[in-house]
Parts: sequence; structure tokens; C-alpha cells
Amino acid sequence: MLRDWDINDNVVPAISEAELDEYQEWADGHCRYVYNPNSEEAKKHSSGWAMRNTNNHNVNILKKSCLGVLVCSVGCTLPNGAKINLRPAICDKARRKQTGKPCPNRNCNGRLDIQPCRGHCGYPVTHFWRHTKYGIFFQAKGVHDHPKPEPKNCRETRRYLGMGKRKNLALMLTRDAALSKKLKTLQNKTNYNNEMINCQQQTSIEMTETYSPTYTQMNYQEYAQQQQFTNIDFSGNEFINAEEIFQLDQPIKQYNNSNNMQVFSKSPSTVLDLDKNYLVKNEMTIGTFSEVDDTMSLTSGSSVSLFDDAYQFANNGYVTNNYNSHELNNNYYGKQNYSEDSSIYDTRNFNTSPIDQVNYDYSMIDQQTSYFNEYNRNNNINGYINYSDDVVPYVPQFEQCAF
DNA sequence: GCATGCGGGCCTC
DNA sequence: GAGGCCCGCATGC
Repeated sequence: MLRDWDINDNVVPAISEAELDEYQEWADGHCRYVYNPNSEEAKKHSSGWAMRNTNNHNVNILKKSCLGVLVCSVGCTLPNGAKINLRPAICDKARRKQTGKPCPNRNCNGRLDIQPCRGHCGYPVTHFWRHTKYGIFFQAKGVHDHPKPEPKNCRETRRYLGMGKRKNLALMLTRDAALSKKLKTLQNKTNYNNEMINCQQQTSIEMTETYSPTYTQMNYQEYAQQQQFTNIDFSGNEFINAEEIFQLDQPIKQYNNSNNMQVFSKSPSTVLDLDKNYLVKNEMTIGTFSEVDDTMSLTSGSSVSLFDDAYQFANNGYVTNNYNSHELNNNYYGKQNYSEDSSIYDTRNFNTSPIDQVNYDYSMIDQQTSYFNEYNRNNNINGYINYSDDVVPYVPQFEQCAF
């Protein structure tokens, strides 16, 4: 922006293409920009801040004022140190529904409350948009005195990820533990066939007996101990550590290969395919989840959220966390990257969509599968590599279990 | 159902 | 009159 102008000028200056600015999602402070008339973000007058339309009685200038941010009434802190900073709904009716809802942090008894923006002489920060043939003029007045709300795409991302119902977590734990037992069984190659049969039968019984609607991680732990669920010993390294599965609030330990390279965690190399309702090898890519919890949106009428399952935490800044904890950062640009130096986690930004970030996570998980398969090949353990039903006879018939 | 834009109306300074 | 805000309505996704 090279020229001096004000959004309320009768005539704004002609702007050459070279003077156009890059779109600023989080424009803050008293600033002015001229965007390309073809900029989709500018044409939509979008902003990272939650801005609502305000009538300024000037049909040529669109004015918007900031709605602030939804915060926890008691100011709770999430396990990763982040605060609750949710995006207020633009629609008044929807926003009223948001306020007063229980804090999405399951460990907090607070309520969601609007922290209004007072960054412009006690009034909300205002944005002005004006369209000319040269460009889209933007002017902001005031400095936001509150944290950034979650980005617009966050809710869509959650829906896409399908993270939510704790029932699914319990289901996953049950099935993963069942598979763990299978793997241990299959280590005994001399009794392979007999063990396979016993394994299938026992798994069906166990899974039927343990499931209940009030299933919790704790009672599963107790059950596992009662049933003497043991970890698999893979050359001194426990390949599947049940405690790490059950205590997902804690970061999963790192695994070091022979080159002391930090390559992946020791978490199971299986995931729950929600479409197929059974465990599959970690080669899945993001697709359609049949049991996506659409109620995770705080504007959709349910208090169920991604925080409930303790898999993810809201995070509005850079927080040093463990990559293998697979926490997803709800800041679009805040996801941490995996350092080329495997001993370090840096905070380079992902310049990709949240979905790409998740795919990145899955690509890393797939390394576990590769190592798993390599180990099996090296140890002449057959039957592990392909989990498809027609190739692997020992995969238990999970579909028979009534979940 | 919600985001968004428009515009009438009211209030305060 | 300017600025801020509330509200209702229409439209599109």
C-alpha cells in the first residue's frame, strides 16, 4: 500500500496491480490494504476474526464489527497449556445458543462465555470493505484485545476427521487389544493353527463380555489385568504397549531404530476403519467416515466435542508438544512439523490444509506398519503383512461382535 | 441451520 | 449528523 487514503474518502486512489496487497486473514491494528479484485477471500469480505455485519448507512462501504471470542467462564487451561478460544457464531440466534454451554474441556465445569472485543476505544474493532474497479479496499480500526478465535475451517475439519464419540474410542481400544492378543498368539509358530482357532473364539467371547454402553478406559484396564492381557515382546521392545493405548492423555513414547533415528511411536500399527467396523492396517487415507460425529460443532446444538475423547486439544498458538501424541492443532498454520533432525521437533508451519496435516500424520503412522512388516519378514512371521480378510485367515471376525 | 448482506430504526454524543 | 448497535428480512450454501 503506497498511497494515502481513507475508506470514507469520496474518491479512493487508483491502484496499480503492483500496489495490491496479499490478503491478510488476521488483520489487526489500524491498517489498510488494497486487495486484488479477483481475490476470493476479499470478495467474500472474510476474516479470521469473527466479524458481523454492521449497518453504517453507507451502501458503498461494508462495515463489520468484531464479535470477540468464546472463552471458558473460569478460564480453564487445556492439558497442552492452551486456552479455550472458540469462534462465536455470526448469527445472533446461533451465538445465543453457544453462550452458556458447558466448557468443551471435559475436566472443566465452566461455561462458554463471550469475551467481547473492545479494541477500538472501548468499541469492537471494525473492518471496512469498499469495492472499486482497481481493487477491494480494506481498512481496519482498532486493535483486538482478545485471543484469536478458532479459524472458520476448524469445524469442517473436525467433521471431516470424524473424531468424537467416546464409544468409538472404547470400540477401538477393545479391538486393538484383541488384535494384540492375536499377534502374541501368532508368535508361537509351532502352535499356529491351534492358536488361531482359539484366538478367534476367545476374542469373540471377550469382546462380547466386555462391551457395555458405559464402557470406560479404566474398566477396560482393569479387565485387561484380570484377563492377564500381556504385551508382546519383540526382541526386547514391546511392540504394543497396552498402557500407552489406554492412557491416551499422555504422549506416546518414541521408538528409536538401529540408527537411533526417531521414527515412530510404539503405538499399535492398526487403526479402526469406521466404515468397515474393524481394525485395519494403517494404510488408510482420509476419506468418508460413516460415524462422523456431526454434533461436535458448538453451533450445532450439542456439547459433545473433540475435547471429550482426549485425542485432540484446542490450540491457538505454537505449543511444544510431542509429535507422536498426534494432537491436532486447530490453528490452521500452527501444526508442528517433523524435523529432519529426528531428535528435534521444530515448529515450522504447515502451509497446507488441516486435512493435509492429518494425512501427514497418517503417513507417519504408516511407517510403523512398514517397520511392523519388516520385522515380521525378518523373523519369518507370516500372515501379518496383509490384513485383508481373504489373505489373512487369523483376523478375527470382528463384524460378528455386536457393538 | 447458519453465514452474509441489506436496510430500517433507535440511541448517544 | 455521525457512529454504534439491534433487529428483521432475503439469499445462498
